[in-house]
Amino acid sequence: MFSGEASRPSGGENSLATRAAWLSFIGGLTQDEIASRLSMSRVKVNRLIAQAHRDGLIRVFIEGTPQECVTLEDRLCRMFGLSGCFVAPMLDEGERPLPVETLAVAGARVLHNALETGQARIIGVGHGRTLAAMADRLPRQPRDGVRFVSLLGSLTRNAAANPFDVIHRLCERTGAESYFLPVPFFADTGEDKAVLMAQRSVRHALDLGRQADLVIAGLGEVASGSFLVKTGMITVEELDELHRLGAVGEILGRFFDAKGRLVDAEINARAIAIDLADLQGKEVVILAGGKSKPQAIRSILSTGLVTRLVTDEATAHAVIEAAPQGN
Amino acid sequence: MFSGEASRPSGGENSLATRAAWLSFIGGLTQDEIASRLSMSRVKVNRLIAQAHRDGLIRVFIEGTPQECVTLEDRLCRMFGLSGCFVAPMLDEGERPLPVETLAVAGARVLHNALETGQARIIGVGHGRTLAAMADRLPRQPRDGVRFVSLLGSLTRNAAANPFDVIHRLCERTGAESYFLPVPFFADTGEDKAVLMAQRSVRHALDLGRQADLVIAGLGEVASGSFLVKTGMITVEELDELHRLGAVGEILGRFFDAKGRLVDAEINARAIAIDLADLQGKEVVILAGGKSKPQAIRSILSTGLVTRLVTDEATAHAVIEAAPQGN
DNA sequence: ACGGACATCGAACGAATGTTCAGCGGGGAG
DNA sequence: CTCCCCGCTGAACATTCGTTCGATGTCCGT
Repeated sequence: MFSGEASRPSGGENSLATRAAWLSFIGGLTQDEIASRLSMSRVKVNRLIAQAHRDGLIRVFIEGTPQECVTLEDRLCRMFGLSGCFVAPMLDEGERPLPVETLAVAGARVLHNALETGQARIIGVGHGRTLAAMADRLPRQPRDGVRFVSLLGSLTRNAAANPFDVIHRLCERTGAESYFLPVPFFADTGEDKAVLMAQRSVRHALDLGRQADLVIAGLGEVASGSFLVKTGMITVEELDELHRLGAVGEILGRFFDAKGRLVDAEINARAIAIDLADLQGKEVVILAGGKSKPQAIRSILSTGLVTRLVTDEATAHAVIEAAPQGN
Repeated sequence: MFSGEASRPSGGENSLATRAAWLSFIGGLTQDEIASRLSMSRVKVNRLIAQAHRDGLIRVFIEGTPQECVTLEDRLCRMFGLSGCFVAPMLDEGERPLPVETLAVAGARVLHNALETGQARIIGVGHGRTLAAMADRLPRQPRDGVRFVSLLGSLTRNAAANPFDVIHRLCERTGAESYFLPVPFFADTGEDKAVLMAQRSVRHALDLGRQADLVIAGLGEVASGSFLVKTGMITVEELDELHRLGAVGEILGRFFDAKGRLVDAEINARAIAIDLADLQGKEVVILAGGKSKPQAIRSILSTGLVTRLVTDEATAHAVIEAAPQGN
């Protein structure tokens, strides 16, 4: 019946360890006090407790919802060598494919922190709905000496949620200076791109982008329902080509495949944006979540390009579970 | 109503505390590392962890029992024919008469185990400070299909540590259903008791209690400083009568003498609680310890009513040593 | 607006904890 | 018996933790 702990070995030495651990963790005594109570040196008490710890005699439970999230964060950090990770508790029980709201709040918190602590002076910014929402969620906080710079072309047919808009909102809320690229998202041809990239204002902004301490970007998907397609940034033909070449996601205007390598699509050569190689060594944060994103997240994380991930609980689960066991 | 839950929402801050605590205790990170990961100062991390500790978000169990305690457990089991026994290493060298903390942790461990292994579906619950503390120490663990039922009257003048409160906390932590008797602890007269016992809700709860797989109760003492007296549940006159009749302890609202027999006190006839005879054949666990309890423990154990004892080391010693040498 | 009560923050310091290392002693082989 | 090996021990040191205190910010009432 009640098969409790009737048969527990409890070896001699182990017994002392248990007692020391009990006094320390539950009794809240200091190791010195335990030492004198058990008539041994403090060092020995320390060793006993360490042993109890190694032997798994100590079970710790942490209350609270975010516990699961923290678990996920930890696993993601270790799995992909991230320097940081934030998994937001799911807000939207509903099946909206993009938990924009959740990510926006979480991202705003991350950015707010970075600003608050003055860690970042120049901040590179990507594009996308999530980033735009994040900018909206950022508390107003005047920040002198901070500069936001867009890392990609700005002018598009669609006014909402383009890089210019994101930058605009950010600088409005912080009073920071903002820089953006007064050129299209994608040039029409490779030659056009060269011309546009040569513009002084573009060069200046890109130079600034290369000096950024912190980069915040979203992650685009490659699907007919994707943001880029729906807003007419890329055509269905281009989408087809991307699919054919195995593209699974997009970051800062560049499309990459399941291994995180840039695909050889013609459109990738026309993107007017900072070179991804220039991000090496920077703190690169991406905000990404939703049912269609796990694979793209996994791919880009595996490259080591990204140092921080902000996502939601469901997506974190999906990323971890679908990940190949390696690394 | 007796709302045991006075905690403010504080989702955001509490969430941070949980994260910090998790990273510290489970992740094993140093506070510096946590600070940099959460982008805050180390001092703040320290404060968050301290807060988590204060709020009781952190539960620690120690597996195993020191050898000396195992010996005591074994002797108690054989001496009183118990099916199980748990002797907690003593914490309070000091002179606190009631090692509530120790028993609470130990009891929580026992209950946690019972829930974990799914051995108990319906659990009868008594009253008292120790049980209330135990409920507080129980880790949150959603358990479907488990029902807690109070075995005695609930409504009293004192809001804290009454059966309702214990039940309430337990169900809050496990998500289980809870049942309690919406009547006083003691009826004013025997007739009142009959009326109250006839209430459908009372009958229903008591019926459920009779089906319990597991019963967890405390052990009350008969002294002017006892919990029941101090909270005004029984008067000094009643206490005197109990003394005169040789009462040495109380379990589930009934007072018994040194031989474990219910005393013929008038108050015993007014207690609104499950009949002790209905506990026959059940797993009955009692949590009891402290300098004033050994005699009561010995008496009740000698009846065979109790199948499991959770106590502290000092009390275990006292129970064994003062026991009549036989067997 | 002003000022005061109050909360919050982080540098700094002392306490507690974890780790290293030289010394000790027992036991086995030569 | 001597020597070496090995594990244990605790002093000393290094790291981490917890608390205090003054500074700074925030809220609210006059």
